[in-house]
Amino acid sequence: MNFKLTKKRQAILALLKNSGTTLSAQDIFERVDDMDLTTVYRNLDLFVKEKMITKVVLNTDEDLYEYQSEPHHHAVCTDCNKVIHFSACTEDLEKLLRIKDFNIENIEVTVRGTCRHKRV
Amino acid sequence: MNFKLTKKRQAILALLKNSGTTLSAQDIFERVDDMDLTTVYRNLDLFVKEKMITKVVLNTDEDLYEYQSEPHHHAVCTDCNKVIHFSACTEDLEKLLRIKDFNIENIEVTVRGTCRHKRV
DNA sequence: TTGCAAATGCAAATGATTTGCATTTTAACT
DNA sequence: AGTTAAAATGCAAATCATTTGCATTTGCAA
Repeated sequence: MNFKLTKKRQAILALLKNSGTTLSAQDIFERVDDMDLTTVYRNLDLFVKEKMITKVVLNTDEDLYEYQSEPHHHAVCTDCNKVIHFSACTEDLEKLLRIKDFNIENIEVTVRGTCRHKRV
Repeated sequence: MNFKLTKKRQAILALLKNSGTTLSAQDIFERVDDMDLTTVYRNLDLFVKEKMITKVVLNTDEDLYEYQSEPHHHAVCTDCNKVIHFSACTEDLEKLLRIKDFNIENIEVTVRGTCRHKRV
């Protein structure tokens, strides 16, 4: 670990770990005391580089980050924008993909639809 | 169709249709004559709204767009950033997803890895 | 051809993210 | 505990894809 696990960094990691879902830099900035938004961004980048967290690519305006737990996928509710996590067997998944001449390193599944908490 | 299919719009659609892959607004701007970048953006938004094209969510800096052909998925080469299309049986795919209480409307699979055109 | 709505171009605004730099904090070593 | 160099942070400004406001042009129908 070629960096210091400062209080601020611990705070960011704790937030991500405990939230159990994806958070944006702004989300984190609002929930932590005395931390510059720049620091949030810089540390998120660091954590991603160190593979401690993952940058999630959905179609949201802001980049989203999540704590590395187990490999999983995301469902986004088009009504309330809530992000739900789910799993799938990667081996089985890989068998279904009709892809050739490609060395697969990672598979991400993004589902869009509606969760049960419908809005009007 | 509550809009005019102008020459410029036809040009954008033709480009997307013929390219067979994803293009950014900038890509299109560079390949079309006498068209403002703003016009490209506005028409891409229009086409997406009209469901004539799709905005593809990968982790690239620019938004990417593609012509609606058949449902398919994307593989991104982490070496050369090339985007490859492939298909998968949606029904089979859906069976693998361990997701509950969610009304699935769309499944997108994004694969990351390397294609065969390795860079040094 | 006239007129009006839609389409376009241009310039400026927006907003998330990044960068430059001065200041503060950290951790290791006296 | 004091010293010090490197790393971390805060603040302001820059960046850059995308969007917006508005004036001008174009397309289509009466």
